[in-house]
Amino acid sequence: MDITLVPESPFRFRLDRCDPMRVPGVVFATRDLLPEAVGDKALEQVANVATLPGIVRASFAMPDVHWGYGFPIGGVAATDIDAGGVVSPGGVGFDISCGVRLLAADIDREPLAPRMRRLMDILGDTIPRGTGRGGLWKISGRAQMEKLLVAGAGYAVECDHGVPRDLDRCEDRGALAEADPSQVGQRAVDRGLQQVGSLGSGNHFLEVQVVDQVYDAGVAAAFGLHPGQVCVMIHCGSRGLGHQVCTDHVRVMDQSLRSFGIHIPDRQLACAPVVSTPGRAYLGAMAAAANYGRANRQLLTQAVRHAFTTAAGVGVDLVYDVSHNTAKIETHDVDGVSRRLCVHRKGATLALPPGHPDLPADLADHGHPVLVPGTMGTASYVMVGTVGNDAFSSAAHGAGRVWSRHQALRHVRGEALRGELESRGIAVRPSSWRGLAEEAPEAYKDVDAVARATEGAGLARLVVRLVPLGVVKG
DNA sequence: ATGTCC
Repeated sequence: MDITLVPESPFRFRLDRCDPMRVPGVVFATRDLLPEAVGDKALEQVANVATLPGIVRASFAMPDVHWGYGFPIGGVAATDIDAGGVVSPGGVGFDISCGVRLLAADIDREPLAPRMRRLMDILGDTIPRGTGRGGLWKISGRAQMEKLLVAGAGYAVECDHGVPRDLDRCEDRGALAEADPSQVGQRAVDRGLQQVGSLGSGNHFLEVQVVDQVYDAGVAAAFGLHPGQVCVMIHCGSRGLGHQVCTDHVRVMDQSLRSFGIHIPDRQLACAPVVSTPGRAYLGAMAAAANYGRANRQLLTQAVRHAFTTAAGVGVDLVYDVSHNTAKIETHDVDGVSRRLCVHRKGATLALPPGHPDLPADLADHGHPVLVPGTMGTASYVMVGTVGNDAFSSAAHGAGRVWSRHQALRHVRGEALRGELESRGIAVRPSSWRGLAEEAPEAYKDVDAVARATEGAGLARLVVRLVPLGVVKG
């Protein structure tokens, strides 16, 4: 396919349709943030996604787009369920329901300062992290796991790992309703039994932050945020369970492609009609894994509460919990007609506009919170959904990589990076030197530019900017 | 992302 980008605005580029694309591609970015500027194959993936059966409107890319498995990370694609539309595990990613949770502590930076060292030590000692290893909550077996897979964060709260108000501030109230635990294989369940309440590795982290700037005081107040306030951002997913679900169902779909007469330019786009046995099976398993991811973040929240109580004697409230790796059944207007769509968001956050019926009542006037984590040395953003978002109400999910992990290791030493961050007043509790180096701030796009482009493209609006005080690294 | 290869 010939890939030529046509600028439509300073924040929007079109990738014209050519065979076998069914729809055009749309990349929301500035020139500096374009994948070609950062030298990877993400644009080709945007075009590949546009060939999927049933895709409507366009194959979208967010400002943090970069190369991923099949679909680009930062990719959004919706298929029409009643017109043979497909679901693709590659459009969700291996880390199903990977997401971000923001907590607001009942203390400001200044009074916390003398307790900060102790707080970081407790977090460093109590937050399980790294590949494999254990979690905070041991699940007894398949029967208990199925309850967790059905009710997600709600099951954790039911078992006293949280308070009911937490669920008011979770996307989907903490659980996707379509979960079908019978489609989650025993191997996936076994991998998940010991990992509820653990960060994992890679780009996952738990960060203590402070509100550095407020762009919209009204929305910030509705979210429970003010200047100088201490927050905690948690980024993690569904660990080995989600990974195994993806692996299992990609295999099934790869084998069933021929029987559905589906032709795709890349096997990593393996897919099946939503209305088919493998399609339904994957969506049921995916929802279950998504609920595992939400329960995982709920358990980590409890560890944060324990640390703040012990170190500073203060409480912690949930601001919001969003997933950025999902496929969800949603109703959208397409060319003036209301359609049932399967919306894939891979490294993209739901960004509902003000007034949307799916919003919690106390946020209904403002819009859906959009959490955009940066890196351990840079800012993170809270944004809010806007009216007129073409990409099925989706926004950026983070900074987006520019260096591969291998490249990062050639440029950065973990020990030196820790020294640098500590000298800038950012406490670091790593899991491994290698993992720390791979996640160096230089390996990512400029998150300030990503957040500005997200606003410029009309995907979401800036609410507050957070800067790091300490990082517990997966 | 991931018991970084069953």
